[in-house]
Amino acid sequence: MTLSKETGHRQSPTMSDEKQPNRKSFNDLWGRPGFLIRRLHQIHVGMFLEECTEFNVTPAQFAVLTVLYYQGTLDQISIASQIGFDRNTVADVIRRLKHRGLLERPESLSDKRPKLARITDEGREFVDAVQPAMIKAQRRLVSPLSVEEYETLMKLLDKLLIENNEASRAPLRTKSKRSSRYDDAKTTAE
Amino acid sequence: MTLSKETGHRQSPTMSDEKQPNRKSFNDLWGRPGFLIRRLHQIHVGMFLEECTEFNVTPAQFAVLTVLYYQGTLDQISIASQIGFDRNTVADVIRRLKHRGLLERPESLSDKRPKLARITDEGREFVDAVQPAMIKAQRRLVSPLSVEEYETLMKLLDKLLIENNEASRAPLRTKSKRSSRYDDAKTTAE
DNA sequence: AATATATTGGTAGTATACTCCCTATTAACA
DNA sequence: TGTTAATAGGGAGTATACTACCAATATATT
Repeated sequence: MTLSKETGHRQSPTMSDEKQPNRKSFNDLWGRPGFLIRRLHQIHVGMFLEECTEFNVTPAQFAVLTVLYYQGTLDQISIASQIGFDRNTVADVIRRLKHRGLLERPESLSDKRPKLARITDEGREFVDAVQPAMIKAQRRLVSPLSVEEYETLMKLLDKLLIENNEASRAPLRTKSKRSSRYDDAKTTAE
Repeated sequence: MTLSKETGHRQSPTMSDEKQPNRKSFNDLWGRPGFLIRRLHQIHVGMFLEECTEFNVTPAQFAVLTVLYYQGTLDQISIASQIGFDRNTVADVIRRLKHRGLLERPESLSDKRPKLARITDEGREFVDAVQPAMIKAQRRLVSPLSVEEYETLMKLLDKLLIENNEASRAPLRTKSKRSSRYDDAKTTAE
């Protein structure tokens, strides 16, 4: 999907063009971008779990807690949209976090369908406590890079995510397209 | 782990140094490198499955088939080492591939412990048939990038994987450190 | 008002990706 | 030689990340 073909300009070649020199290198497992990304994701999870050993928390759980930390109360689908998780995955994660008392499940007053998720005070304290370990894991992952290389990487990843967003299995809504804050949640819930 | 500290040179600052300007941006979910990589991995899997719909094969299954395609017969742990999978994950994947007749499980003649995995003729034909769809998925993932950006990305990912290799949960052996080809496999199995 | 559609959540099932613990076999060593 | 180490695989259990289907609720349309 090379943009601005209507200008008629000769665009700089992109990876979507045929006859790029990289076709042959895909034969090598380690020449496949998807394979490198799978491996790096694996390493990230490993580092995250290692740094957060004492807190017994996973990247997915901390991602859910993070959005609730800043937004208070949300329904499952809104959480999934914001962090790019599958709806059912979020349901599983929420169940475990509730079991630990880090969030509660109030009902909405205006709509009987959603079972909301709201972070508890204990959950907030937990996020505050874990934050340094999470940051340490993030820094450790990219520690081999110079600051310039890091910024280049983040820019490239960001570009890939934006351009490929709609192509994924659990596509993200555009940021704040749905204002799905629920301020009408019941205060008690079990 | 900034290299060449023995030279005494003032190194360009890396992400492992404290007081980098990125600490604050980690508060944002989308400013965390690990989070971007998780999402990109997710998108890759989605694209792979989409392109390979007619073949009903996953990235993990195709990775296992690929190493066997080029190396014939290997034991489970050697496969895991080469592609950076967990040992038990490989066992699961192998079980499914065997069930589809794409590989067989001969025993070794010299060692009674390993249950080897060897690609069948049907497995080879399968890899040949799927290859174009796999390549299409890889190209699609990086299609938003120019060739130059693509090469930069691959270089940075490669650097991160090499430097962080030992820190992961299922660390890879150095390439061809173990010559674990089994040429003494029985021809019939199960 | 009645029907159709969309939304939200739930359950069940599959695949990846680990953990921990166990047995069997081989290799190394005292 | 006998005991210990390391290696290879298996089984159970957990967590992520999906699909597919179903029930309840809400909204839109006729």
